[in-house]
Amino acid sequence: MNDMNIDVGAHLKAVRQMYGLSQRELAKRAGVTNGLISLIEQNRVSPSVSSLKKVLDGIPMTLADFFTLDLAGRSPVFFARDELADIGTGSVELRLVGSQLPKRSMSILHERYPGGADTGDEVLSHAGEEGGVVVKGRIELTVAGEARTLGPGDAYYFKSLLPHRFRNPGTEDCEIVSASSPPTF
Amino acid sequence: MNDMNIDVGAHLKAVRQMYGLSQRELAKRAGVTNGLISLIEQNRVSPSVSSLKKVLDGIPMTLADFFTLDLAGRSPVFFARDELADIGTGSVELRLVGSQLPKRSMSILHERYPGGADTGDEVLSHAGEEGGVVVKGRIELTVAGEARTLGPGDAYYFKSLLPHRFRNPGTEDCEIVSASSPPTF
DNA sequence: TCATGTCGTTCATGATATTAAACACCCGGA
DNA sequence: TCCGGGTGTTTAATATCATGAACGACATGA
Repeated sequence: MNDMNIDVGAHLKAVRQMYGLSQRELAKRAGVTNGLISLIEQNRVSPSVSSLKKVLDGIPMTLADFFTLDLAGRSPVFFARDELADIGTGSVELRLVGSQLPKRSMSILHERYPGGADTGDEVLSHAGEEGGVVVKGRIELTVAGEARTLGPGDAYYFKSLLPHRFRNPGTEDCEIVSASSPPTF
Repeated sequence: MNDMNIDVGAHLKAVRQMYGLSQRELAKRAGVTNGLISLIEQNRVSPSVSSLKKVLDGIPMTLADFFTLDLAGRSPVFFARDELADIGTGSVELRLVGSQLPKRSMSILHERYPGGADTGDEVLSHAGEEGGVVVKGRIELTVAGEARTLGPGDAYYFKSLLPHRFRNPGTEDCEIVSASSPPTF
């Protein structure tokens, strides 16, 4: 999911070759010129989204797939509460279950928000999904601009891409057990 | 996903507004002009990949996330405790978060085991991984023949293939919040 | 009422993407 | 040797994008 420095040209070239297409073949199927594909692959131009889409249609591959594509014993089972790694910042306590496990498919957290605590102004946002159940106290959760206050037994589940923020508006501590997949931590 | 007919303009607008940014704010953060964002959102131009990337950097969001994000299928996010579907059998209560969501990558459960309750003689075993945190009371968990009693704040995480069983040996109710991926329910 | 600020839109112009055609290279066959 | 057909690359002309500044509409307050 790292397209920070995605090299569109090299990426397109790799994809094209994986499908066994020449620049001219692909150009013909995509309805563009072979020269354009050459220029794109050399990063001498940054194609418009519409023309990149046309090119990918000739493969065929979606824009989402193009940008998503990545080219690049017996574990412990039980964890005492004190063994959970605290990865929280500031006053918020985030205790991660199984931090030492090499390849997890989820992050399970035991979270505690003191009264007034929140996850900060900066918006949290990452791939995958997350959900949780409020165990104690009350939390105000804002997802994609929509806010709601949840109490004990209430729950949430959303795509982590949506901007979200947790805030404890009261004075009593709030505890949550949450999970996210793929793992955030 | 679905970017067959992706409307880049409307999509950008929705994302921008979701993050509470004006065209000018976003333009400033992205290092482009507000006019360009206006034109893109009206689909009067198809931005180059490089300028779309600049714009998304101002949010911030990756190209992959932008093209992957599904806005049409915006699902419910918040669930009151009474809305959680009880899928338990016998005396054990299993409340599933987001049972109505079409495609989840996890099952998140709020579980309650009355005193003496257990998950039955037959051993549970399925693909994937699961973990959880004990919220209240005590539970005896047996995984691959190894048993341990966990109290509030204690946790577990294991591959679901390992035979496992939950039992409440005491008289007080025991509550757990758990997650499994891929979803069991 | 007028001033100030922010919103999104528009337009002329300069910058860049895209085309069409030519170019250089390599290979297998006459 | 030279030809035809396959690569990918380059160039000049054209189409499109991106900028900077101005615009009208809508708020908030003095």
